[in-house]
Amino acid sequence: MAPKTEEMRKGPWTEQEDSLLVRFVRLFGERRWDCLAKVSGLNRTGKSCRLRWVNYLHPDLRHGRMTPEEEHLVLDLHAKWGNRWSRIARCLPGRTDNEIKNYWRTHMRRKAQERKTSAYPSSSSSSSSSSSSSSSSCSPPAAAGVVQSEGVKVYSMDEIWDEIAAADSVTGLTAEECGVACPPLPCPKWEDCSESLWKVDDEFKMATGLLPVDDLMLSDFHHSD
DNA sequence: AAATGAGGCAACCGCTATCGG
DNA sequence: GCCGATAGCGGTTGCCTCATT
Repeated sequence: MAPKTEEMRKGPWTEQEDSLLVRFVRLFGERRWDCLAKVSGLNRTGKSCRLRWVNYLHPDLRHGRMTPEEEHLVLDLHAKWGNRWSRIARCLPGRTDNEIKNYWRTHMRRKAQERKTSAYPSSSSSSSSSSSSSSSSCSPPAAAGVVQSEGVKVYSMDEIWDEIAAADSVTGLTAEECGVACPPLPCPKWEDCSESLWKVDDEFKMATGLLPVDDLMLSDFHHSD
């Protein structure tokens, strides 16, 4: 339902948009993204707002390189659960599913290529990133076993994961343990923010009346790594 | 110093599940 | 029980940056 005369904005977020989004998320909580998007005046979809918040603006997010522990955890959990990125992400506090997904893609693609080249240095018909990215690169270990491609032995992702997991001496963390030990990111629930809804009028004025940006600690979000 | 390619990351898209009326 | 709205998830794409030639 978008009888809008104006197009929704797409593409990279500006600092102003970020600050506005932060204000309104604090106001409304992490719910009603569609409503939030409209009320805030951001010319973005609720979906886009949510994604921006979850993947970048959330104060509890950790940015920067994965630690070796995190890498091991990702490997282990992916071996267990496959491409359940959101599930895996819940076990890595401060990391998002998108981040882990991206990490896995690049990390594993590189490892796979390394392994292929080291095992079969003469195989020049190595799949390019584009071809491998479409469906096979991240697919869960369904097609196990070694694939024969035009006489060339190719490792399946299953095997690759297996070898990597073995080589890296897995952390040994079970799913259950993880579920207990790694609660989701602490975040204000809609109910928790309901009280603020009653103050929306005032706070809305404050927000639209432009609270000082420094009050929002935007430096936390736009930190340079 | 410039051109090219690869890698990394942010954002979008489509689908599915869940919830409320 | 049905339907529409909303939220969440996984896959994919496009852009930017850095390294290499």
